[in-house]
Amino acid sequence: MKGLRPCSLTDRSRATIRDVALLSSLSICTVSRALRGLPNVSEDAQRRVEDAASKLGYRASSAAARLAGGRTGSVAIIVPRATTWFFAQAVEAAEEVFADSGLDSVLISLRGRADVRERIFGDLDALAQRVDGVLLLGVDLGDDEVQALAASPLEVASMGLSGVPWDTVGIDDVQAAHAATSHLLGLGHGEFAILAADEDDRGTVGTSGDRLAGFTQALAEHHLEVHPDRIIKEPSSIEGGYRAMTELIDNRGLPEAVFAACDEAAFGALKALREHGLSAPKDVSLIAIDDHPMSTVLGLTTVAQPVADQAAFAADLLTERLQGRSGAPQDHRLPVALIERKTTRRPRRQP
Amino acid sequence: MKGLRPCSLTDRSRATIRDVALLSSLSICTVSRALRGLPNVSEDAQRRVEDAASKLGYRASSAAARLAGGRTGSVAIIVPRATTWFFAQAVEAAEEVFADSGLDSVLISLRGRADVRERIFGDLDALAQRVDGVLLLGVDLGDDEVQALAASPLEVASMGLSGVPWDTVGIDDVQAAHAATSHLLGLGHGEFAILAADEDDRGTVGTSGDRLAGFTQALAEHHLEVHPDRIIKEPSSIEGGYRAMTELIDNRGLPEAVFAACDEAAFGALKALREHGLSAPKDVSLIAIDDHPMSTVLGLTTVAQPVADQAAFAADLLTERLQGRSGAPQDHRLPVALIERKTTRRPRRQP
DNA sequence: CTGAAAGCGCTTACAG
DNA sequence: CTGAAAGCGCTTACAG
Repeated sequence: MKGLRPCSLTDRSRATIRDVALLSSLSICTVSRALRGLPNVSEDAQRRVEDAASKLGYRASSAAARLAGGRTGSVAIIVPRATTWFFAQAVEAAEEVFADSGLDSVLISLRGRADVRERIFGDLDALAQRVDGVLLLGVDLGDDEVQALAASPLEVASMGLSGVPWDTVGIDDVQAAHAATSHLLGLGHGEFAILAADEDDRGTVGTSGDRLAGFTQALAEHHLEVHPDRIIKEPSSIEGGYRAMTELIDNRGLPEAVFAACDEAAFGALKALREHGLSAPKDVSLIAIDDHPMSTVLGLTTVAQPVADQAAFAADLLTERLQGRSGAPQDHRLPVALIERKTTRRPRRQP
Repeated sequence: MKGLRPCSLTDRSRATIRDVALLSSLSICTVSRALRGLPNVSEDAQRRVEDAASKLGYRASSAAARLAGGRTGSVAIIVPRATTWFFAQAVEAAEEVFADSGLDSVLISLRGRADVRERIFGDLDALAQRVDGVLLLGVDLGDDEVQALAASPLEVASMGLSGVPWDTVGIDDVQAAHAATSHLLGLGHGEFAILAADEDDRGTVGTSGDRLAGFTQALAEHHLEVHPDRIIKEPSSIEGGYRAMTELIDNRGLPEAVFAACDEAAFGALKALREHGLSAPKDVSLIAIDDHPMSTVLGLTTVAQPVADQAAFAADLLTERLQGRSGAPQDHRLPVALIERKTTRRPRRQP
């Protein structure tokens, strides 16, 4: 074995750009340019640099690169919470896009903690020092925060936001809610309730207003209205949906049809129904938005939205911006699709 | 307004350590020491430095700090997948611990992609350049990978691994499976099947062997055995559980009781039962491990494990190591608890 | 197309 | 307890 051990096994430290320069008989500067694919490098030099680099197993020090060049090679993925199905899908899809572009994904969950939110948005310079860009996933922003972000050196992209001065991807929430409600109307229902998201919960998905609007609008087209008592605002969770449906059953009266703003709320609603000896669609038609994997298990009728696609698309747009793409901010809306399963049907009073 | 605008609004660049040194009339070196809470700084100097730093809104450049000091202030959270309930819980819990310690969390999902796995574990030096430590969440490692990690400059901690040379936290999977199976046995069942995790899926939770062992062991204590046909290996997912239960019903015969290695597999199993006009506990007793939030909706009897606690604990241990704690690696097992709901009951043949 | 020089903002020994 | 100096490993103008 003597003498055969490659030096890389005994070297405590990694090869530096200096080693590559030495081995390729070129200057550090040329090596740097070649390695980053910059122009003004002869084919010969390019080849020698690449050979030397791979021979030495050279990898640039990101710390040095970011100090000298100001780029960090990382992006922040910011979510209101990382624990829900929706955000878990979105986060992984985004992370995959970034990883394939060689970017590290720094995950930041706001967790509904005001101090965390303040720590992040209150010192964007500190953030900008650690990442080149920010991908906002379902984070609802105040005007001040939008301003601050736009003014910062950070590139920004978002999912589920509109009217922002950066690239954003989402679905048309008004239309999705309209489609869900229209399905209920088409079935012949005339009496409705909506399990809407709790809007006070700043830092959560900013879609509740649009979904409520789509719902109201669809009803209006049929000259119908919701009684304010039938608009129940609770967090978008199993627990929230459970409480909302319980409130409906116990106090406000169960309507013919219920539109839940998200699948998880519908799951909670289903649980509440069952505990009262009721079920969908027998006693009430129930529809939601998302298409969570459990929806197929429970037979929930829902409007499917492409969560991973939205996040991946937004991540792509951010990656391109980081690579220098310029131009006006884009706002993409991905299509949704109604999936009819077993929690909706015609009301009993119909023939 | 003239003259009132604080300079921080017009300054393009942030204050550096030099500015703090100048303002406090101390050397850069002393400032650096004071800011990091190192010894050998007089009270007076400490105070002057802190005043100057806060007056200037100074924040150290992490890039410079990592280049000069070798520490990155980041940790990697590595998971087999980020999309499942289990990992979403674990990731957020860990991220919270790290964030509260001022550490950035770089999320790395292996996604079952061999190239990603190779990119990460095949070049630990590159990883070590970007993070100080690694938290492995449910990542099953080969011996070679354990060796490489242990030999790297990275601090390591894990959740759901045992026999590793670093701090690890988990549950006793053998015991959890034993408890689940014993519950079935106590009910009077004598004929079993197990929906086990697919072990070929390297890079996934490495608990399938232990859970199968706990199952087999509990049966053995009652002088029972499982027929090999009744050990069905599928991925730990709704889909996997669905396929496994379908296979049981269609081809291998439905036993009296089924133990699913995780709740999500049980959900899929429940769906398969329903599609065949069957249900639990009427036609089969079904139990699992996890206590997923949907389990309460579906009434699934299960052995609850504290997912977030395990991850947070492991993250704490890693944080302490990064802060210099030494000592032998710890291996903690958190307790589990059987939650009896509605998918298990005595077999029909009993009185 | 290529290179010498300065500098990014810290930390680390080493003197004092 | 404090400071001057060197250096971490790159990138960025600026000459050639």
